Amino acid sequence: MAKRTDAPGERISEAEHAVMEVLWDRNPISASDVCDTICAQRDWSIPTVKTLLSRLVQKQVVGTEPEGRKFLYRPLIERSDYVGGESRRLVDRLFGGRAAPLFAQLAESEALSDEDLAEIEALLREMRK
Amino acid sequence: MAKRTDAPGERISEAEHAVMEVLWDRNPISASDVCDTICAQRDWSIPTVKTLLSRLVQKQVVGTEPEGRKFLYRPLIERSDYVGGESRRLVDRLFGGRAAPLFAQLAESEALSDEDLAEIEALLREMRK
DNA sequence: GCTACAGGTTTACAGGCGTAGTCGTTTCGG
DNA sequence: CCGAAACGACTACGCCTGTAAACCTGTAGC
Repeated sequence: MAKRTDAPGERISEAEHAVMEVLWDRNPISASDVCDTICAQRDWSIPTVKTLLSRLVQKQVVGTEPEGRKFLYRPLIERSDYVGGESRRLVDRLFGGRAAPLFAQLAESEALSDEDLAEIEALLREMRK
Repeated sequence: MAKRTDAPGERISEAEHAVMEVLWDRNPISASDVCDTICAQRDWSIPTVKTLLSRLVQKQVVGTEPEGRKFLYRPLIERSDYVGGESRRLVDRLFGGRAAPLFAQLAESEALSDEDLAEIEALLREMRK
């Protein structure tokens, strides 16, 4: 059955991810503050944010702590873990788990700026040491 | 509003993508041949494959051509376009459109094999020229 | 003290997705 | 020539997702 390690467990949807980004940027934070940050950009209403927050809480990737009579929300997973997991998923799904083809793909579609190239080169030198 | 070239248009789901991989590997191909290739691995039944194929046809990413009494299916989009698009989506969504952080992330999570590193280095040298 | 508001919880609902059964027709083996 | 197998089309259905309204409760201001 390939049980999850149970740490993350649940998948985070795209809308939920947008909320996570706000939490990673600033936390703990109240639902209305989250809304102040994204409701305008995503054209959401407060109920939508509340729903997403509670789904994230259910999925155990966000925790709550009471502040006065309301809640403050705080992410329970690291952004780097999430980002790493998603990256790996993509690499596994599309490139057979190999990163080099991804790199080649990005290069080919001109998604690599000179700046990117320089940084990657630097990282490579770093790792080679 | 940065409209897509409009070629693909519709999103391809994960199950659909599995079917696409089969089509990219060999085409044109009949529904039952697709099933022969993946039904075992994904534990699917023929109806499932047929449904996915027709959804892909609806989404206009797969085309059909009659072969005798049945259909043969053939992808209408290039795998490299799909893969490139998905890669870019990830980079945009998680790394602000910059590839270097993705690379750093993969490096950090030890998702880069020595082989990957060597290939990437080679690609870099190639591009620098 | 009572009402309006803020905030959390519950319910809603349409559309997409995973997975598959049913139906009607054609065809092929016998 | 007939029944079974093969096919594509249509239907099904429960879960997830995006988006939000309704509801309940406590609190704070008047």
